[in-house]
Amino acid sequence: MSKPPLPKPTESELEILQVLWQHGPTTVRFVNDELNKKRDVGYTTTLKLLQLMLDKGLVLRDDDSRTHVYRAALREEETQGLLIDRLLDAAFGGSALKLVVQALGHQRTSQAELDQIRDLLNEMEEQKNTTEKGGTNELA
Amino acid sequence: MSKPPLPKPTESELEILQVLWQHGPTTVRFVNDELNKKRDVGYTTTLKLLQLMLDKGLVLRDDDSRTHVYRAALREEETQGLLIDRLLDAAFGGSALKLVVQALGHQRTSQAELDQIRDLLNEMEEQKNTTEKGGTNELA
DNA sequence: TCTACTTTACGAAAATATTCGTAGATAAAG
DNA sequence: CTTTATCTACGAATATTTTCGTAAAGTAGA
Repeated sequence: MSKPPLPKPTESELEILQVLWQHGPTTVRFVNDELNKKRDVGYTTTLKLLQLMLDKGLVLRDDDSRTHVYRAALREEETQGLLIDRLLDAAFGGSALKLVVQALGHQRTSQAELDQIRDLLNEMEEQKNTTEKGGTNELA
Repeated sequence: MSKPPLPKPTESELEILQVLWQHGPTTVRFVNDELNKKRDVGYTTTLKLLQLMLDKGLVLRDDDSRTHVYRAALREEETQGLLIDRLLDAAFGGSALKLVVQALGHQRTSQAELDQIRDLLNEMEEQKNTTEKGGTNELA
C-alpha cells in the first residue's frame, strides 16, 4: 500500500501547479515565463522549485529529451480538495457552510455562477435521496 | 488614513485566532491548553506567537494585570474573507464557483446546511434584482 | 521571609520555504 | 570548429516560521 501521504504544496508550488493545470505538461522555460507575467522570478528559481516538487512527488517529468517536460501529479480537483480541507480545518472550524457563505458573500458572483451552484445543490439532494433509498446511481 | 495592510496570519497564528474567536479574550495559559488538546506545544511557544501577533497587529492585549489578556484584532468573518481571497487566487484561479463546488462536493454537507445555502442564493438574487434596474444579466 | 510556582521578555536555535549563482553538458549558430 | 545560448544539477545564501531555553520579576502559600 505504498502511499506516502504526498505533502501539501506551498504557496509558490501552487503557483506552478496552476500553470501546469492550465497549460498541461510543459517546460521550465514556459512555467517561468508564465510566473514572470505576475512577478519577478529567476529561471533557476523556478527550475529548483520544480525539482523539489519532483522529489516530493507533486509533479512528474519526462526527461527523454534534454529539455525536460513537467506535469502535475495530481489533478486540479484533488489538490483543491486537499486545500479546502486544510482551510476548513485551519480557519473555519470545519464548517463548509461558513466557507461557502464567505466565498459567495465576499466575491462578486455572476448570475450564471449562482445558477450553476443551484444546479449543484439539486444534484446533491437528488444524490442523497437515491442513495438513501438504496438505488444504484450514476453520475452524469 | 494609515492602514498598514495587516499581514496574513500564518498557519499557527490561525490556530490561535480560532481559539480567541471561539472563546473570546483570554490568557496565554488558556490558549496554550487549548492548543495542547490537538498537539504538543510549549507554553513559551504560544506566548511568543502571541507576542509576534501583537507586533503584527493581529491581536490586541490588555496588560493591566500581570497575566495579560489577548483578543483577536479582526472579526472572524473578516479574516476568513482574507483567506478565501488568498486561496481563491492561489489555487482556484479566482473562481469562487470552483471553490464552492469543491467545498460542497468534498465534504459531507447536511440537508440543513444545503437549505441554508439555497436561502443564501435566493437572497443574493433578490439583492441583484433590486439593485440592478433593468434585467441586464444573461438568464439561464 | 523563604520557597515554589507562574508569568513575561528576550534571544536564538531549528525547521521550512524561497531565492539565486556557478559549473558543466548539450545544442544551435556562424 | 568556435562561439554563444540554453538547460540541468547542485550548493548555498536568505527569508520566514516555529520552537524553546533562560532570566527576571511578580504572586501565593508555608
